[in-house]
Amino acid sequence: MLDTKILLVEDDEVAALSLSEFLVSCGFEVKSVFCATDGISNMSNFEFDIVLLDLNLPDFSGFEVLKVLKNKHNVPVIVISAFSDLNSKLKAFKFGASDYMVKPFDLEELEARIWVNLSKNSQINLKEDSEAFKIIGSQIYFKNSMLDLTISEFKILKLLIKNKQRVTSREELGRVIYDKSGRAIDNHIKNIRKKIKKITNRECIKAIYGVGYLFKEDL
Amino acid sequence: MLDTKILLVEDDEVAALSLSEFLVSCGFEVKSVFCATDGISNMSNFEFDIVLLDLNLPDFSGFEVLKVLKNKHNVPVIVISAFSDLNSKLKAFKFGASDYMVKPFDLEELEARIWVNLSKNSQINLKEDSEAFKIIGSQIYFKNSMLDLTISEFKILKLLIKNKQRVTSREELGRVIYDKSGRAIDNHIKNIRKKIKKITNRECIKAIYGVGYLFKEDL
DNA sequence: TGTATAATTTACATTATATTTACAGAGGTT
DNA sequence: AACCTCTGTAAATATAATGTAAATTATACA
Repeated sequence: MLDTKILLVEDDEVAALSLSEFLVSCGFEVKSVFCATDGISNMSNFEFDIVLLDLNLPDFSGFEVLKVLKNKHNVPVIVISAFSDLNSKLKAFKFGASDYMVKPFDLEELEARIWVNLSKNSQINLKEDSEAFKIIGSQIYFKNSMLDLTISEFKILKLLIKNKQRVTSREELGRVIYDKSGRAIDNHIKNIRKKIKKITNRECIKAIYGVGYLFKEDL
Repeated sequence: MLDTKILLVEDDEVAALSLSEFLVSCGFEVKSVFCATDGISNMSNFEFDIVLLDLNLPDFSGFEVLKVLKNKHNVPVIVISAFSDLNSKLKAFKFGASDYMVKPFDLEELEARIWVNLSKNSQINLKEDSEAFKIIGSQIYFKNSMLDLTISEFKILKLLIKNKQRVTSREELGRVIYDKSGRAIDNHIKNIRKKIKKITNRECIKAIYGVGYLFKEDL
């Protein structure tokens, strides 16, 4: 199964650690950062499925992070804050928070809300997860055969597989590599296809004209 | 703007009235019912965008309502309950609640959460629109088979599905694409029909002479 | 009424244009 | 040398417009 990745932005390192441990025990993959800057920069490099965001951060306020996340990435954000006043809540929702929990809270309630917010974003699991394609470390295998991808190719294919129930736009793919022209993707797709074809004798990546690319196992 | 319709299921008539008044003042259209049975039967007759559900109801528990709503209608449900214990919350989420608020709460927070849950739902058009046809991202699926529509075709079919209870005029359809002659629709309809037929072996789009087109799943 | 005919609307094929994608090669970086 | 991005170009695809056939509705008239 593809892991659900959570970005935890929380400046209190003790709280962050215990939270993180709990989330890992739930089977999530967790990345912890302790300031707004790291929170934002991590979002651009990695793909997270959900963000847990404290409002009280040392460099910028959580609202600033919220603004960036919602504008650029549109990832669901659960605000976790000690502020229980109405204004903080309203402001958070206004800036695009998906949920708001007042500290202290029950960890199990957090887990429940994480699942709710995850499923809202990708409720439809049309197909079961890939059996044949497996992501192991920084490589992707097809039935025990390594595809032998480069780093950029890996990042692209990984994202395509993760989003396989929907079309992934060129821009989205471009974001995981350094692509100013917006056309570096062209060649990577070509090369990934070649490598997939060599191993599997399939296409697997379909171009959706004007939209992006779609990963389909049987193709 | 299209009216947002809220179904309020709350047995305390005094509380229901004040809540209802507040929601109306927010610009929502509110239907109040006071028991589980009425809550369920109202959902089958009318289309609501969101449900506010009290757990403590005279005939059945709110969980029963939740079960039915989520199975049959998949409408977002915000549980509003005096129960503040963890178990009630977990149970509600397990049964598919979208959110949970403990009474008493700030009305403005409720309004914010209503908006959040509305927008989450609109991102993904689920069963509301169609049983078999699902709109996912920029594609439309029929029972897990992608129709493989172009962007224009997608826009047109999406509108037809959205308006499936009524006839959509040619002009209206033309508005979602760039159509000066008023006849570009002709070809798109033809092509969409071909693609639908290929996958479903049905027609699904009926021409209403002199009026427009009507989407019907069984045709 | 019933039927033939005219008018309108819809279906379909074709064409020209515009946009997007595939691919190959150049040049830069590590 | 391996990898990556950029650029130019060819191939593929999408789309609106147009012409014409088929279908539907309206009208005329017995």
